[in-house]
Amino acid sequence: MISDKTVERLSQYRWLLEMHVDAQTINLFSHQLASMASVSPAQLRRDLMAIGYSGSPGKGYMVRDLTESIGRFLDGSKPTRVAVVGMGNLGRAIVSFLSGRRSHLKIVASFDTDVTKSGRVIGGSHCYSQDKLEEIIKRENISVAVLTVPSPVAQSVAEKLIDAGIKGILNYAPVPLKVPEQVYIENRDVTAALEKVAYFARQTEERE
Amino acid sequence: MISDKTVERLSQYRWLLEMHVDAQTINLFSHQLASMASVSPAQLRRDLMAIGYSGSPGKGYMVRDLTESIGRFLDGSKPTRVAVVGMGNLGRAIVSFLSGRRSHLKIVASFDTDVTKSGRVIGGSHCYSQDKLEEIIKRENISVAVLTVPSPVAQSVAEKLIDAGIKGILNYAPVPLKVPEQVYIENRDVTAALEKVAYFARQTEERE
DNA sequence: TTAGTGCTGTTATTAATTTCACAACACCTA
DNA sequence: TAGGTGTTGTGAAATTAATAACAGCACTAA
Repeated sequence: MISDKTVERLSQYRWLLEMHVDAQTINLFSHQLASMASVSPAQLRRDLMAIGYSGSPGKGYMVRDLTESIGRFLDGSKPTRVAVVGMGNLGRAIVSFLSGRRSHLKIVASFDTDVTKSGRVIGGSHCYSQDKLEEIIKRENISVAVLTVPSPVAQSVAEKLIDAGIKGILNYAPVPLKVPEQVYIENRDVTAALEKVAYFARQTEERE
Repeated sequence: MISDKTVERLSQYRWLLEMHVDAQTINLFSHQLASMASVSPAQLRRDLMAIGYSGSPGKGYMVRDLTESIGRFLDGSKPTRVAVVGMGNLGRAIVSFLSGRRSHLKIVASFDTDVTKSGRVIGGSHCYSQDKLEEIIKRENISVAVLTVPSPVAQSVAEKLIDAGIKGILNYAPVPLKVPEQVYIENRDVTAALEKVAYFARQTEERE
């Protein structure tokens, strides 16, 4: 089984590699890629071992080939169909980030309670009224949702999503969602992240 | 020394506790708070041990008192002064999230290259032209920055921030920033997070 | 061909984090 | 008072993650 953190790092390696595909780099050594990603060379080699990729001593890793291998591993065979729930600033930011790039992550729908937003096309995908959540998710065969709704309703929206068959949620509300364990949750509370940075920033200040 | 993860969990505990202060709950047992936060009771007790807080057997933890203890630990003596750099959708979302709430995290300035944005007040704080970065950060004594600029310029903006004396950066660009090690960096790449969720969602799907 | 170089893949080691388990304590009841 | 119950604080064990170490290979150059 592959760990949480390894998957995250693989995604990062791929991002770095893609820049090098563009830059026509043919191959890279583990210490080069590792240094770009700010990890140890051993860590990088171990991560690649996890997905069964092999480089060759003396040559390192073939950039294009490795990029594709990571892709096959992370993306699977068909695109992941994604919905964004909550079209405030954050929801819109995420839609515009993702649309276009990363073709294997397809944002196929968004939802909002605000009737002035629903019905329109935002960032390339149709925005529906929140009432249609279950209907659309089933019809469009959506498996992953990004949750950017106000925290008081986060739990109840999450439950609706899960009833509709969602398998993974990227949650930006500062609420630790209670969900059945077959559903994968990733919490990205902005306030918590900033508090953490503030704490460690203060530590380094005081150490002077 | 206190770990990364403990700090993050403490922030989460506090959030949960604050809801209970409002709800007039007087005390809570470790298993209750732990279950709300989806961690083990032992984990919770250990985290509180780290900040030197003690409950009492039979009574558990006094909600108000614990909330304040975590606050003293996380927040320090004076408010942390924060800047948001990059006023796209994401930057604005973060500003509006934070302004008002969490009085110890003060967003005192924001920056953008777009001249139609700078000069205005966005979400309660003044938006400056990116040229003024160094000047304002020093003048306003800002120690933490949220970076929401396009990835190609992320590294160079980060360097300017660090030259100006920033001690911690919350980075939303999908670039692993290279910085001196006295500066604390927290990366929150949205695409990477979504790829991770997509990967694990697919795993659970295939397990059926 | 052979010795040398510098890299990979993988095992072994160390470090960090979480869980377990239980003594000690506070409180309640009689 | 004494005995019972249920919780905390924490040392010890278990688990998980990261680092170090090195055998083995591919290539180079004489």
